[in-house]
Parts: sequence; C-alpha cells; structure tokens
Amino acid sequence: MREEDSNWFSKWEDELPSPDELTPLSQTLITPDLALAFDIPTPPHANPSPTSPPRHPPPTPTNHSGHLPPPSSVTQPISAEFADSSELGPNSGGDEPARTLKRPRLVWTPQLHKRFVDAVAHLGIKNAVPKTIMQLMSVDGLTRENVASHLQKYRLYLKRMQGLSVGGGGGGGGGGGLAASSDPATDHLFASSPVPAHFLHPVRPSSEHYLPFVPVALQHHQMAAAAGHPQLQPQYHRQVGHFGPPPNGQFEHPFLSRQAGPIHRMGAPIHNPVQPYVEDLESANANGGRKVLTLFPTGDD
DNA sequence: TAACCAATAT
DNA sequence: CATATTGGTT
Repeated sequence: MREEDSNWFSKWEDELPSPDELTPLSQTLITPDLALAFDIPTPPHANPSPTSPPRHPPPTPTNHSGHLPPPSSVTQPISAEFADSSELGPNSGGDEPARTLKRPRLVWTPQLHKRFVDAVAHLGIKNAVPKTIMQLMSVDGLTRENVASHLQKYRLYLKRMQGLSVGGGGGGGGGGGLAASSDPATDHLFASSPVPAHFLHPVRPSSEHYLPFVPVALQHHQMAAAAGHPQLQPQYHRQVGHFGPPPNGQFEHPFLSRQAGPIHRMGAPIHNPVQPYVEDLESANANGGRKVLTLFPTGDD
C-alpha cells in the first residue's frame, strides 16, 4: 500500500513547467520511416505510444503563481533520436506494413541519463514514477516503459550504494568512498551522473530541490532537420568498444553533432562541479579485459 | 482502466 | 550487460 502519496500537492510547485511548455513533445525521435508508418502528420501530435495520450501531468497546480523554469537557457534539443534511414526490412518500397514496427533499443546516453536523474531529483523519490519522469524529461520518443526499465535499474544502483556506504563490514573491501565511483563492474552509466544526496528519505519540505533544470524543449520542427541530416544519433546498437579515431584529431560525437548554434552558457559556475570522469586503468583489466569507454564531452549542459 | 513494480526474457 | 517485455498488484 503505497497510497500515502497525496501530499505532493504541496510540493510540485512552480518548478514544473507549465503544461503548455510541457509536452511539446515533438522533438523528433520518431524516425521518418516510423512517422510515415504511423501516419503521423508532421505537426505536433504524434506520440508513437499508442497507449498514452499526452495529457497534462497530474493535478496541475491550480495556480502557478510563480514562475516556471527559465525560459530556456540552453535547452538542448534533447532528442532520443534513433538512427533510421538505413536498411529496412524486405520491402524496398516500405510503404505499408508499418504496424508491427518495433523500435530499436533505446540507448541511454549520459545526456539522457542526466536528464533522467535531474528529473528524478527534482521530483523527489516520491513522485519519481515512470510517467512523471517521462513527462518531465520531455524527451520525445521516450516511453514510459523505457523510463520504467531504466528507473528500475537505477533504484537498484542506489540501493547498492547505500548499503555499501554504511554497512560495514560485509564485504570487505571496499572502501568506501561515498560519492566516489564504486566498483568498475557496478557502475557504468550511473557513475557518470551525480546522485542526488537525498534520494532515500522523503525530501525535506524545507529543503527544496536544487538545480534549475530546464525541461523545456525546442519547438522547432526538427523533422525537417532530421530528415535532412543523415544521422543524428545512430545509436542503433553498437557497443561502445571504441569509436573510430578522430578524423582530424577532432572529436565528433553523434550527440552533439547537431545543435550548431551559439550555445551560451548561462550562469555557469566558474568551476564545474561535474565529475571529471576519470577512468580507472586497472579496473578495466580486472573485468576481463573489456574496457568500456564511456567518455563524453562533459561540456554539455 | 491505467500505472507501478518486480521478475523475466531477449 | 543493457533493455524490453511480461505478470502480478494496487
């Protein structure tokens, strides 16, 4: 019985983006093929999820007297764009059997995960349920199932860490480092994002959340952009063994490959508290020789 | 009914 | 191993 959650009325606050800003979902995660297949008109209103009309989030604050998140600082057009354009099944024509189309596995990139964590952190453990998280993330294409699955894993990760920091004895080893990266075999993606401190106990009312968070999403019809660009995020399914060598010594990540505009950093703190993200050398070896490089341009967001 | 969660399957 | 999918509850 977890029906106790009925207080969130009080919280939520204006932190949440107004319904209008919220759910601009149209960020193009839908591949052109998919869109066509689904008969999705270009205009906003296309949610691939056949089971979830994008409706306003829970009880919308009757009166948002306040303010909502900054208009849009750097609002990165976060889109979980899958790769598309590419070989299709048998049917060269590709004009018909759209039904029964399966989406490619979603790849949780550090960026996406970060958004995920931010959303969870801002919502508070209590309200951090798949649906809400999904809505807050505003990442088009993201489905509740996607988030639910990831959330499950994330919770396990948190639990593991909690048990590790204070327990004692058990296992020996380890060393506790609290926020430090735990074992190489345990964290992959999760370690790349800071874990909100208060993820275990009910968020203290006094303690508001932190971070500004910018759920806003672009309102551009990236459809055109996506169509024009061959690939925004070709993350079909490719283990990150090691990306090709920098063509000219310049990194080019599939993610930031788009958004070529004047990116200004809002009130960026002088120092970036973000984790430096260092990779352990021996740890990789201990795992069996599989070194996963999850490096990323920490310069985003 | 729809959403959550945990377990299971790919 | 990371996600997706399913089953059982609420």
